[in-house]
Amino acid sequence: MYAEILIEYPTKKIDKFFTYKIPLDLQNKIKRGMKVKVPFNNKIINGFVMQIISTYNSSYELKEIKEIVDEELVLNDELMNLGKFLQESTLCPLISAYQTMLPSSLKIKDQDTNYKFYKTYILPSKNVEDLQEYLKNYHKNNLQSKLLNDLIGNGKLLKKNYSNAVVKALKEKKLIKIIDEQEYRINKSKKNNINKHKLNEEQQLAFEKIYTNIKNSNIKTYLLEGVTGSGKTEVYLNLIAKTLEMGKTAIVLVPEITLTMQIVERFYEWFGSNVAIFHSALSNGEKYDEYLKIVRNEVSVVVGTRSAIFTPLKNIGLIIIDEEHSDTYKQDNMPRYNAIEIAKKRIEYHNATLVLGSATPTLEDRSRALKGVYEHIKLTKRAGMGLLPQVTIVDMLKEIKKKNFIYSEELIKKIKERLDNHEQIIILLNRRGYSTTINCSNCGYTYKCPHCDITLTYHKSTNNLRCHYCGYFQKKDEECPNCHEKALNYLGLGTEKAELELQKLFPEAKILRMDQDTTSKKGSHEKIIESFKNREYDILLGTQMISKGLDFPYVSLVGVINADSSLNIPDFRSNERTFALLYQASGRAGRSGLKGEVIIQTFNPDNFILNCVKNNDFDSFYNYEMNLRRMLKYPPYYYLVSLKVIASDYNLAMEHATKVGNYLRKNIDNSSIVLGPTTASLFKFNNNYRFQIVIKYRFDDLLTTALKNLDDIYINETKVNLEIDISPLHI
DNA sequence: AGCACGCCGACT
DNA sequence: GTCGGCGTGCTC
Repeated sequence: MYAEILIEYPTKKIDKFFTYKIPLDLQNKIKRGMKVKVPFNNKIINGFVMQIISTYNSSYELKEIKEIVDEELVLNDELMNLGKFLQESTLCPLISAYQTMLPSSLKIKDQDTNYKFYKTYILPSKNVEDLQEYLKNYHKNNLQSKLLNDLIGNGKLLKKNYSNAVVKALKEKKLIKIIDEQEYRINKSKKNNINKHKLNEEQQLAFEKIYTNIKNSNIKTYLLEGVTGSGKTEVYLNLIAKTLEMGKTAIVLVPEITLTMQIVERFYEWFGSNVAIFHSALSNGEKYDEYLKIVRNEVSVVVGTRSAIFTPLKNIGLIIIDEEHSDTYKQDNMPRYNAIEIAKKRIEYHNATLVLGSATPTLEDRSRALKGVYEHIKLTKRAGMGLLPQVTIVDMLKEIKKKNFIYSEELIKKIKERLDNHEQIIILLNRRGYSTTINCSNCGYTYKCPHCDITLTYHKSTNNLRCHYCGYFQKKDEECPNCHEKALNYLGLGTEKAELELQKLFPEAKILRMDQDTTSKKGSHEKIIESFKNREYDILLGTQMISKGLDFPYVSLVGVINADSSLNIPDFRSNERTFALLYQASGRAGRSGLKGEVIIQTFNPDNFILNCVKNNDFDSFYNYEMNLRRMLKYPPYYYLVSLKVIASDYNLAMEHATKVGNYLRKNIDNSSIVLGPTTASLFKFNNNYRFQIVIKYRFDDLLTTALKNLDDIYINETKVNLEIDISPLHI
């Protein structure tokens, strides 16, 4: 018996099968889709069993498989095929596809780590009556008798709670035995008295439509477009409950679990230990445990971030992708897959239903819904008593003249009102594209990273200038390195500064800041959200991370600083992102009975996008933006492919970029548009020069082959790299 | 990817 | 004369 093995080096250069002999003792254990250890080039490394074959002719002696990494973890046929689909659709090495599909704890380097988690228990080695009998004659009130009594009471004790000497003595008397039991690190139980809100009419209608489809095992995608606070989660929970009743399983994807812990808790309340969760903040051991629960068919619901779409649930009836517009569903490194595309593939296999939920769906998905590719279901009313907030736009040009640089008069007034009423406030700092930089007010000099050619960010706490891409940092100078004037000034606005100003304005207010600095520690996110929810603070101040799906009943005011900064980013999606951000952020206000208000501060009060936010008018925004996309030939009217040619030598990079551009122009359909090469938005990164080519196409039968060919050519190129991103989110 | 082999330059 | 640079090629 032989096995075709894929070696775990994620390079296209060795992305092919190597054949190994299967030793006799492993022959009936090894299965396709398992991880094994094999000798490769004088090292023992992980490999992946792709095929088991009975005969193989080779001119030399084949090596043997050493061992199986984990007998329980086997990718089933569905996932094996899904891996191939991943490889083909993203042009990644096959091994990277399989690596992303398994929990990262299995990417064990070389030492043996056992991820199974054991607890050691004490059990009676005889039956309980014998212990009682023994105690009757023992007549001593010591630790040994205490242990035995505990054991009679419980039947099973945790060994770590008792002293080793006592345990050892009783073991020698053959009264107890010690066993190791595998435990899961995460154990949640179902709540008995959960508050299941009664669905309103709209929710009920949505629920019934989708439920019927799941029951009929009809392959179908729904776009559930619901205003903020319309109770999408409630619909999800009811759908999942029904799905489980049918004996089927469900996957729920959320953008970032740390921000969505509130929702996850609700899943635990409803389904308890029937839920496995998946996200990057879990430890390797936790990930492994959660994965095992699925493999062992012990759970029927998986809640997680992007990669949870690959979990080996069987008999899937329903996949839900919440906040489907979120960027996080597309991976921005090696297998550049989009979880929504994978979900579509999986519902086809399982005859299942896909629900894409959002208040602000992507233009692509909304247009598909309008064309009937998806079924469009709208939730237009807020569940409960909440009304949609009232939005006011404030012209900051006027405020600047009044020397109000950060907070407008209007916003200050409203904050004061809320503080007096003991209501809570969220301040959103839309900092995307800006950030705290330093420049010279005399000569205009700005600091740039010597490796990446991007503006350095100033960090006040360490008095450093840092590059956000590569981590380069340097001390801030006293005088300008260019003109030697002492005229270095801060530009832009950081959360620290905004907090300081706010505290000055409201010395008595308790302000909570949430940004990268305050959330870097594990669990700090949840703590911040929890303490704000418990009203330990009055004001939550932070970047985009505070705008997502959070539910704070006592927030009645949301203030947006620099609303337009994200409109100015040179990217075709910046309008869409700005709209989604502001719309979502304003959705945080007035979720319960309180009247919600939103203040948007901008230098462009007439901006159409901002006014759509003000009017809560997704339709107008949609029509306006679709028109732009059509004129400029962007998605959803055209598909995009972005290619980056990267080399440490400027001329070499440019030369190859030109070659790639010419190759494409010659070899793809002439209805497609090839743009560039131009310098990529991150032109110099890690001392590498980057050129970009963008393809816009509608229908192109030649494109896939052309891209594959290019990719193959650059596999063997050592000095030049080619990165291909199919349907990129940013260009 | 990682490692060995191999062919050219400046040094104890 | 050697040590070590990193270019090339191979791994079942």
